[in-house]
Amino acid sequence: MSLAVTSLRELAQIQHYYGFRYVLNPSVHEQIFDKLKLSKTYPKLDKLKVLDLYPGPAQHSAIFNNRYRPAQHVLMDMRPDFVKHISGLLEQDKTDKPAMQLYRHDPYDWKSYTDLTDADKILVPPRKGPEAIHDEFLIMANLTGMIGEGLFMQWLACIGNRNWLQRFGRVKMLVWLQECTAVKLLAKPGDHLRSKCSLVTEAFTDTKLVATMSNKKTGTSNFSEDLMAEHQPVMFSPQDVWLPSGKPLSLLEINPRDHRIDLDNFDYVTKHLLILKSTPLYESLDSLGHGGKEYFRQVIKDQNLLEKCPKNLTLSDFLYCTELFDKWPFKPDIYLDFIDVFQDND
Amino acid sequence: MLRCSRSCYRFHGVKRLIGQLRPLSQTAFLKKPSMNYYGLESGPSNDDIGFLKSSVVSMAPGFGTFDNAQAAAQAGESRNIMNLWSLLEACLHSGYMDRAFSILRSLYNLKSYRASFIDDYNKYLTKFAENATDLKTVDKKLFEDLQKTFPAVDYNDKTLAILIHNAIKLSDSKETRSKHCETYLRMAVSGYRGILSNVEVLTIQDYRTLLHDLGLIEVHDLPAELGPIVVASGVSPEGTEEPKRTAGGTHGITGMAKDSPEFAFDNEIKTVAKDAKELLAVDTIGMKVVRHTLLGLSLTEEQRKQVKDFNFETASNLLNFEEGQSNIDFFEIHRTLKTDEERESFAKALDEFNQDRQHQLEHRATDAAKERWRHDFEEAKARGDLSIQKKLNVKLWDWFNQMLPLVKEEVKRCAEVANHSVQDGSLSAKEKKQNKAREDYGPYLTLVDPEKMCVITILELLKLNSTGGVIEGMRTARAVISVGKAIEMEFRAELLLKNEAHVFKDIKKNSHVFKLLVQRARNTFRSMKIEESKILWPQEARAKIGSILISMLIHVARVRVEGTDPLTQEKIQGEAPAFSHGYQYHNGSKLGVLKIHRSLVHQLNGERLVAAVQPQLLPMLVKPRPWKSWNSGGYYYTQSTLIRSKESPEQVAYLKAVSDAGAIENVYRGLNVLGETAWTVNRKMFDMMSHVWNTGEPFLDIPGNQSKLVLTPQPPRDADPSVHRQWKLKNKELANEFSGGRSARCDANYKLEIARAFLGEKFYFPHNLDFRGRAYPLSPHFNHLGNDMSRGLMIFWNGKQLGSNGLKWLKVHLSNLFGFDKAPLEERIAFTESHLEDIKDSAEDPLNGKGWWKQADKPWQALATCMELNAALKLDNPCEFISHIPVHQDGTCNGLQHYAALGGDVEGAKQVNLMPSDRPQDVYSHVAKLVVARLEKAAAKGDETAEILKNKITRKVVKQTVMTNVYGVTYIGATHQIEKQLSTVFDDYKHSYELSKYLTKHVFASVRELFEGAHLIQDWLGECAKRISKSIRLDIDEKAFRNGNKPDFMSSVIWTTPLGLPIVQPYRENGKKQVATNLQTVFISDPFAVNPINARRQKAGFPPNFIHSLDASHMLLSALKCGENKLDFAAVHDSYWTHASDIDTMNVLLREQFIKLHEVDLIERLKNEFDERYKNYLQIIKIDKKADVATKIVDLRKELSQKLGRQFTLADEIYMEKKRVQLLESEDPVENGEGAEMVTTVSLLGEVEDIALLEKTSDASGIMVLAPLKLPQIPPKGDFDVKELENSKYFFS
DNA sequence: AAATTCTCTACCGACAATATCACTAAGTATTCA
DNA sequence: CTCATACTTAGTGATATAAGTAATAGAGAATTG
Repeated sequence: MSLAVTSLRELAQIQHYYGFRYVLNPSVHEQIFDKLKLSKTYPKLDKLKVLDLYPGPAQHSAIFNNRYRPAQHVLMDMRPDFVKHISGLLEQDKTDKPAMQLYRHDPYDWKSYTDLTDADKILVPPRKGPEAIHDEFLIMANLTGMIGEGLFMQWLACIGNRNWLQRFGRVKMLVWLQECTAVKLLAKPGDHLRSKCSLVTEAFTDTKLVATMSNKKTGTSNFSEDLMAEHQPVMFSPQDVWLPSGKPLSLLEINPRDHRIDLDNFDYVTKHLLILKSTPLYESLDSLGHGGKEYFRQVIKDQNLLEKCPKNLTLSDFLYCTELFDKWPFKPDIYLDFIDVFQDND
Repeated sequence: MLRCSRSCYRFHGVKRLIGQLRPLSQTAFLKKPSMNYYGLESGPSNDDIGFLKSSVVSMAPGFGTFDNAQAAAQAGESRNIMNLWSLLEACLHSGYMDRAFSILRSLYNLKSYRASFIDDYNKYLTKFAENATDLKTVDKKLFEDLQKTFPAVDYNDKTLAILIHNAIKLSDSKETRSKHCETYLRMAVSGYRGILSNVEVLTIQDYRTLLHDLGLIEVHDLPAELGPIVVASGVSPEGTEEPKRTAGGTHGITGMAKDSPEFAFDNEIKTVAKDAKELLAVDTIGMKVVRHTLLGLSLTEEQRKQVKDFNFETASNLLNFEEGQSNIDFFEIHRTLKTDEERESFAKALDEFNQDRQHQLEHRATDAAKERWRHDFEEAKARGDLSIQKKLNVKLWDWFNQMLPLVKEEVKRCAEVANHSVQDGSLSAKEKKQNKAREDYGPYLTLVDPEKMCVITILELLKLNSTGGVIEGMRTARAVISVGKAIEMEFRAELLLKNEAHVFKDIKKNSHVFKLLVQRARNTFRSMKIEESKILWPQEARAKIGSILISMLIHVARVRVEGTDPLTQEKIQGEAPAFSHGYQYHNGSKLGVLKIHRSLVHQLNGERLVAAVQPQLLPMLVKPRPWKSWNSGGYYYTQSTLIRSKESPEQVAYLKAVSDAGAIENVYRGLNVLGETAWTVNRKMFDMMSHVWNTGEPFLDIPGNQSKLVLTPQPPRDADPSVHRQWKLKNKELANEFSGGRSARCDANYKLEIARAFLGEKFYFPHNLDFRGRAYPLSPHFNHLGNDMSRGLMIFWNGKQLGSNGLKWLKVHLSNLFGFDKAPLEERIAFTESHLEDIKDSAEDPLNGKGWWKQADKPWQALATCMELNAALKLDNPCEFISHIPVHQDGTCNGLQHYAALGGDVEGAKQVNLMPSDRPQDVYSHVAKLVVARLEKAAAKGDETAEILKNKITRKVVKQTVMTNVYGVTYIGATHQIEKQLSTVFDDYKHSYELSKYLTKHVFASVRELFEGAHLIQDWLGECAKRISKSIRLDIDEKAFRNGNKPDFMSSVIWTTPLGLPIVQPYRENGKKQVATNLQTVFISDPFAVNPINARRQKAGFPPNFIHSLDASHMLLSALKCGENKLDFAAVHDSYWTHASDIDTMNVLLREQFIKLHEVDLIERLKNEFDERYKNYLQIIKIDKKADVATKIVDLRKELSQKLGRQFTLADEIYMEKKRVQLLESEDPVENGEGAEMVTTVSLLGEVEDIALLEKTSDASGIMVLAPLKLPQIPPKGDFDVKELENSKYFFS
């Protein structure tokens, strides 16, 4: 028996969406799963555990579940309206072994995950090595809401750190994000949206644009031609999205990489250099600390590199700078790199 | 003497009459407040302490450069004009005449400022004439300019003064000189005096020429202050007599009458002192006299030796900044003098000495710093000790020397750009851009001596170390603006000095009395000069020059640093820039940061902060310049304004208007009393603190010397994100604590340093006001508003015998400082008397004794009082003790006192001691009691929450909320406060929060019950503010309608305090913009922009601000009266201080003033003022759709819409209504009739009897309509009569 | 015109985002009839 | 020589930045379709 796929009518009754948007067109989801070829990553579907974060209307969950029949499929959500909706949905599943289960915790809270895997042991993924993508665990999430971008950035950091759910191995994530976030994450050198998160994405993950919304008027997307050609994403129309108003969204497939990057220095260097992203390195390096200009001009022999602007640098350029930075005898204390704007006293 | 009317003279064809230039006097524009406004008050009366006169002035639109009624329309122009003015000034002083002229053209085109254009032109002409070599050039220039370039402008008396000065200077013969001068004098607009009053143009020599050589004027034509000086030269041109001394010379100058002095005029000094150097030279003769006087006093041998050894003639003895070096202890002399006569002559001599020192202090500060650096450098060099670990000052001297040529070069470049002597062609794009920028900041950069700019830059940056939450450095934005501001301040001071030098350039004061005379004239002159200057540099210009200078310093300043080799882990020595510009993020926003290298920071921590103390803003050695106008008062060479304006041109405009009308004299007087209170440092306390400080250990509120910030170790990479988060938080907390501790220590350091400098000195605090009229000392760091430590360091200079009541009050004071202040006076006295042993112990051995004083609420002040009391009690008759300690009398919840008086709440009044009682009432306990009563009642009904809470309620739980209630604390805010208290009892946050929410409701209700009337008034004030800030002026600018039919509201709440001070709430949306500077862009607000109102803040701020404006008035009135009664008086808002012996008198006076203040129905008066000020303003209301008027309005809108062929907008509606009102107010009966005929949406509404009946609350659907602004009715007042206060001894206690 | 979402939360003294790019308006040079 | 057009430049506005929404929650204003 397959799970019912929620109709649009039902969903219209849900009041609060907190800025989240969901694709509610089964065929789009089918196309997406066609494209993803998940059975390649997860050859033993009967062992696959899926964590579905902010599932909302859970249409995609149902479709996914019907299609792959994973060993375990946990939906984590805490928003009252959706909890109600999902509970209703799950009640229809009268089998002894329910296909999906709801875990009523806030996906924003780190504690929810330790509870899930350690305390409550609801979903316990096996630990896998760094050699390959985890083949028994998949994370799906919708982070199209207001807090989504911030949360995703933290998850990215978790991939770098190998903590959170990523401590179980290189766990694939399918994440719905606002299109503008996805654009930033996938920005290439030279793109004016090239930013720290683009570098982090590039450094820690192999990320693909799986699907994206077509522009209302032009029918094209806001991603560059190159990128569209490279990723060939599934396109869906604004009408496939609920709520009807809001910002466009995209689906990313994130495959964590095995890396050995000096995280703190990398973080410091990228953060600071990308502030003056259009200033040539020979100038912008000075903002790394006292005497930065002198030091780097001395140690960077490649004049071409010095002429480049941070936004044009490749990941390896940044890694090179990070390395040099680490070797700098007079480098500043990177752990004091913050400011208390209002040091209130009362 | 025959005087032609000016019309009979043709000056090179300039023929327009002055009358045409000023067709109407300013007052002609003033709209007379309507009769009923006067009517209610039955016209200005002698009883008016300021309110009436002032409110009438400020009610009239059309004053000043900032017209309330046209605020929005003129905002752009107003900003423009300020920038142009400041640029014009800068260009003139830099000698960029062409550029200056083109600015004049721009100014000329701003029609609304045409009236003041001639002033700007005069400035230009002055400069032009200075450079001219013959008379004709100037005449021709003036003719051409006024005839052709600026035809709509006519000259004024100042123009003529310039011409006269020029004629005297350039004429080759007496005839030409005479002819020209006579001609010019005849052209006078308002008589000879009009011309001759321009003392900043004419020199003493000029006056003398006119008076004696040419005989064109009479003595009575001269400005009063100058008369004697000018005449003197005529009487005894050769005279160089020393002033006569009274026999024995011991009484110094006392024997001389100032009005008939014998003058000395030095004819030998003919050369013009171009720069201000001469004026700065120490006045040798004056100092000799001072010294002589001092030695004539009955001094101890030691004191005599001090005076003898003291070098009065060098500027280096300004203040005692160096440890170990000792100045004369003037206080000790003052204290030990025996007779009044001696004291008086001492006071005079000291004052005279201090006049000079003050002058030096305000001027020589930067030089002094530089000299110190150089001195240390030379010394180190002599020792051959220029090694690696340089002393700080040696380093600074080094930077200074490296920076100087760069600055000079930059100044040169700027001059080149300004003179167009740069060929653009050969320059790179970058250089071109830089030159473009130079055009902007160049004029400002060339104004101040490069040496000074370097010193200022270095000092400012050192001063800003660890500010703005940066751990080792500062915010860039703050740095660039601070440096810019400091440069501007320097420029202003120099300018003033230069002008002064110009006027008095011919005078050499080799006579003592003559010098005094000149000093007096000079002070007057200075006031005039300061009043005249209205120009301030735009924030943008400040930021730009600040950034230029800072970037140069960054470039040159280097320090030795130590690093670690990444491979070998060995220590490596190196060199790095001392400053580094970078960025840090805060919540995703970038903040520009100027980092200071750690090695320098360490060095700075070890230094005493002598160098960085802002010398311009120290306490003053002489009485502050009395307040005379909105921008004249306080320091002598440093300009300060009466009100600390929050970049609100509106505030300034209102202030100017009433200031010019002379309507706030009482405010000035009150402030002057505060400024005239003489202080000195409590030496014993200083020694104590200094000792404690030097140990480096934490002690009371002085934090210890922490050397290094130690962070916690990083958790393993794969630890849970929440662990990482905690780690980050912990580190931030550590850093925060560290930098907090450091800045606290730094602050204490400043205080001690300033105190050290003023040991034994007599000093004063100049005050100004915040926008609500509360007074604050101008000097930061060390003042009586500071913390316990600051206060403990200060005593009155004058001593007064305690007397028996004084002794009692001193005891009460000590009790109060211990926090034992809620009991009757007798009990407080008893408290002190029961601790006499402790007091003795504390006073005599504060550190090693029992340290009883440390238990006090305010330990430092308590210790000071212990010492005082102990010293008094040692006398046979303690009542004869001469006491210097200020004794405080604090209002018990002063805000509520005013509210209770306004609302007439009997019980409330009683609880805040407005009514006589034998015990002081404690309003907090009373409220707690009321709350408990409520809880018990609820608990009796079975309310479980009440049951839990009912025996947890203490005074402390409700105190903060009762207190902040006056400030309009919200329900949420109060809940937090109460939760903080309850959290000590209940562990679970959720639970305690729930309880707090519940309790807050009851606390609010109880306060409301107790102060029923007061709360109605609070609500009423809030409602008024809300409606006003959501009201629409008829002549609103169309731009305000940019977002559809919803206008930007522009009216702020404005009222007049009882003393006549107009108050404009400055809360508007912040209109900050990014401004590019050399280092980065900075985000600053344009001070001249007029932004939409922030209605929320207007509403929330008005009730407390109104009350504060009342307590401020009360304070100033009390100050005034205390001044009249010869009391030394100081105040911290609602805490009034005077000598112990004068407390009784002060208490009577302050109660009288409170009664006087509240005898008038202030609320009614406020409503009248509002009704008048906001007459014809509109508001948007929602009325019932079905009402008749509603239909009519809809129909009218439709009709007009059809006529127009487009949507009939709100703007149109307002425009129509404006037309109607204009017609109605017209003098022309025809127009009047038209107005009456006219039908607008507003007039339709006017036909309805009671609009309020139609108003719809949100539920039903209605339509939005414009209605005349109507403020709610005044709530009823309770029965309390303020007269009852007269005998309430615990009112302030 | 109604509903959702955004902001602010006690007053004053008091103290502050910034880099970059796209777009527009205005000014300037160039070129062509 | 003038006009028109391309090109420059100055000024304005929008957007991204980092990355726990600080512990908390309700009223009132602002936005939005």
